[in-house]
Amino acid sequence: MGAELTRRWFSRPAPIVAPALLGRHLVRRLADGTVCRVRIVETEAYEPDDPASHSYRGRTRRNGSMFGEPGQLYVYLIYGIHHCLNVVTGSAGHGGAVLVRAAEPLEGRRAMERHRGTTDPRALCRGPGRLAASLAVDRGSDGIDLLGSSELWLEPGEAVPADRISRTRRVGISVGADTAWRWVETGSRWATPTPTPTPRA
DNA sequence: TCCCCGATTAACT
DNA sequence: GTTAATCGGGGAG
Repeated sequence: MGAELTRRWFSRPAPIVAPALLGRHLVRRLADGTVCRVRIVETEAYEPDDPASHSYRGRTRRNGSMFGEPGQLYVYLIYGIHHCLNVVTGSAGHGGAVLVRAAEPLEGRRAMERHRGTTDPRALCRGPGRLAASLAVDRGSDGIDLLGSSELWLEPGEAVPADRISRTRRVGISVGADTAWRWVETGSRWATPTPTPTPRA
């Protein structure tokens, strides 16, 4: 097996990187030195030819980092309230990214509880907005290089084997339902509920 | 400049 | 099940 979590590793297409990120550790060092560590259990892939992707209409001030180097962080604000954390994939300028939707808290739970205002462990990182809040990630962290940052980085952890990964349609997105996907560790209690098929019109 | 809507969440009924 | 919270992109005027 080749080296993991290198620039080249992230330069592959989002639908390849997304399932390969399951089981990996996302590590955050806060300003006071506290370390928070979570294990990724749910991801979604976005490519620039996807109408649901922020890169679909080209580069703007908001999505600029999505066109940066693979392995960079792309953080955006959704509904004016919640931040979502993405890892840039594909070659620089491509506009691919993987949204990290949920994770299992491993370390630094006290700090995450403080950030989230709850002690329910399942409510800490289950959902993209919650995960970003737990790790105190907002637009100020947009563009961070996850391969060279002492504030936020990825560690190999233990990849989830293919037979323990489920592929579903993405959450809250109807467009591209047959071509773009969400990946989740099968049966994980730390993931968001698996979406039900789109009801008949 | 105005208007609509979205890769969401929590607090309602 | 429904809705408010509230920011930024994009298209219409």
